[in-house]
Amino acid sequence: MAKVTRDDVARLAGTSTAVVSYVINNGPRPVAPATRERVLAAIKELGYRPDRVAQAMASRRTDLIGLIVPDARQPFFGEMAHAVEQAASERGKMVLVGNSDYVGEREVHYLRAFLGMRVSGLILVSHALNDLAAAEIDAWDARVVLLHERPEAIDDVAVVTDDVGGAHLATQHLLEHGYAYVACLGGVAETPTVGDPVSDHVEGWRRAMHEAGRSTEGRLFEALYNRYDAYQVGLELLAGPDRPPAIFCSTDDQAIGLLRAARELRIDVPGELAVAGFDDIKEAALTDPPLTTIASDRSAMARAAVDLVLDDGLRVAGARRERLKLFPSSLVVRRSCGC
Amino acid sequence: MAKVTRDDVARLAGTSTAVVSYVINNGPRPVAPATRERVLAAIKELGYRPDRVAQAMASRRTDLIGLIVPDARQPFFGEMAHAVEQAASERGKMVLVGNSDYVGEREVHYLRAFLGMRVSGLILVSHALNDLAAAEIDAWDARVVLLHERPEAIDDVAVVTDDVGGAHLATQHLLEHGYAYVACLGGVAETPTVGDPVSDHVEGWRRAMHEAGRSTEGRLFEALYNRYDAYQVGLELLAGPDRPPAIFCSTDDQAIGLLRAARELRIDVPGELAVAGFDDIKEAALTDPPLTTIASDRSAMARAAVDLVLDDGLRVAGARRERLKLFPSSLVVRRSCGC
DNA sequence: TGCGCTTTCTGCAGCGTTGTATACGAACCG
DNA sequence: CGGTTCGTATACAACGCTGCAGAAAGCGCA
Repeated sequence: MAKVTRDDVARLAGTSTAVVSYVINNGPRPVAPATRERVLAAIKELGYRPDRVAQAMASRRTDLIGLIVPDARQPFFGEMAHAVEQAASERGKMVLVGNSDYVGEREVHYLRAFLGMRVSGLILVSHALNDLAAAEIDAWDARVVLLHERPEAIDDVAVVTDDVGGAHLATQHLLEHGYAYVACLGGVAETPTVGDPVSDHVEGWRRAMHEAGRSTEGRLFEALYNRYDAYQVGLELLAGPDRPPAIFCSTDDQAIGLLRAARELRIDVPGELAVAGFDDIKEAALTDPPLTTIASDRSAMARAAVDLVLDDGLRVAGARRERLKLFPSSLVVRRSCGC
Repeated sequence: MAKVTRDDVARLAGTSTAVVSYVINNGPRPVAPATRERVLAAIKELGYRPDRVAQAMASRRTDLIGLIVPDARQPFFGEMAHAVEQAASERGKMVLVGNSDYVGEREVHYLRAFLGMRVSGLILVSHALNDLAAAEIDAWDARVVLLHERPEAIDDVAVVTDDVGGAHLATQHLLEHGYAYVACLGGVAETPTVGDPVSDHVEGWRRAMHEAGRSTEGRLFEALYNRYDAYQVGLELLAGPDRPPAIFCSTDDQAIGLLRAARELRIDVPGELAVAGFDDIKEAALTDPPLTTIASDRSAMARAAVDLVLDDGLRVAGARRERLKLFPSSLVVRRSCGC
């Protein structure tokens, strides 16, 4: 089973190798219909498949996109990764996936590995991108798009949702039910980030509270962005003496953990406690009670990220059409809010 | 920012290009310590990074592993994918991920794409691998390992769990609680497979039932392998006149959907209904009640799959050490069974 | 028929590595 | 002091493809 190369095809079709390439790639030069037919026939007969590695070598570009996420096992990132893969596939690209597991070194490791592989673009979902990673990106002069999160260490093209607006929306909605106040389960990064960037979620919540004349003092709690930690935090938080009447969580995953804690403590949701989440992951529709949350068009975002990284990720200063693509957040009312 | 190539390094180090390669790869030929030092220094000074594509081109192998799963958003597959990536990373490989979304064509599409990319191995999680896919694999003479599922269309190296044994174990455990019988929520493939391969889960359940002198007649139900469909099926199944006293589900994800349905119908688990799942996904510990299930060592399996595909996946007839690697299933007792 | 154009095809120089065949010293031996 | 042997380093031909420069062929028109 000797490998079939382009030369074999050219020979069989009675033409030159270049023409075979032109047929495969539709150009850069035109090929006469008759010739094209002969080449196509030869390709079929020999079962020829172009070697992508050689193509990449010669054309200096690959059909690869690198995607780095913290942990695709978390529903939100998993859905995001799925959407990115889908979008990439539509553009004929393959996706190299790397889970950083919230470890900075792993992030840099994958960054390096993917760039070495000459990916044609890199999509990063990370809130803790460090300087080392940024330096690596610069060194390779790579096309990078930040998705969902926008770390401070790096200045690049980003596709994000309007988190502040979304949090504001959710908090406001909760407030409209007449609860005395709304607490917030903010997120704490798995690995401490430099500085203390108040997350946009917290910011939006704070804003809505202040607008309604409520104090936020002592009403902000923290958990990792996943259900397991939120469950633990929830157990303490809800068992305490002055349990909040309503809680806005930074992620649905946290909300799910909180709901679980509430059930364990026999606290009725939404009867005794209202909850709202953020992200509208698929599971949010199947929690008990179904979760009121904030949605955004995930697949549109993924598509935007892929498009940006492929068409517009050039690092030439100022040459980009948009440096920031903001997607709107919308409220999805279910039952956990008390509606 | 011109690209730094090996030639630049060689020039700076005052040596030939081959020597640089030998240093990078710990050569096939030895390099004198002094020379190695100079080369290393030059590499550092220039910030040289070997081009993986060119390496692949010349060495005829890549550091890529292709992984095809039905849908990584489902917890089980997500955890599997994560484990594979982890294992691959330990071996210095990167992972190309493709979600088939249970569509045969997408599976073949990724198969083709990954093989064209000259992945050094392919790990497949699929129960519906068709002949087209098998032909594609043959055409490329690829190294393939089947993980978790073992479709009939293809004869290759596989890493699987003892599903029959696990299902038997779970059913038996349920039976020991004294329930009159145990129903089974079997899985139905998203896309109909040829023939009707009774899943191993069902087989194990059936065996345990028969051993205990129980009939399985009319006690087998079916749902897709995910929580959403199992929830729907569960609503009907549990609302019916003769509700089973205990149910063994083919996957934890199904069990979660079933639990959700039970709660909606105000059926107490495990008081009025015992449930056991299969897979021991992370979430199983956080359901209400925590799920009794069947576990196996996922990361060991992933590692085995990676090792097999890299070291042992040659398609030379009979040249393999093992064609089937079976991992044991163990019972994880939590509360949903009534213990 | 000859000229300028256009359209289509060909030859070939890369792309950045690997690894083989070979050259080069220096050390060792008789 | 020539010959052999080792340990290292070098030159260079692949690897399979792309895409440029330019040749060849076809075409319309004077």
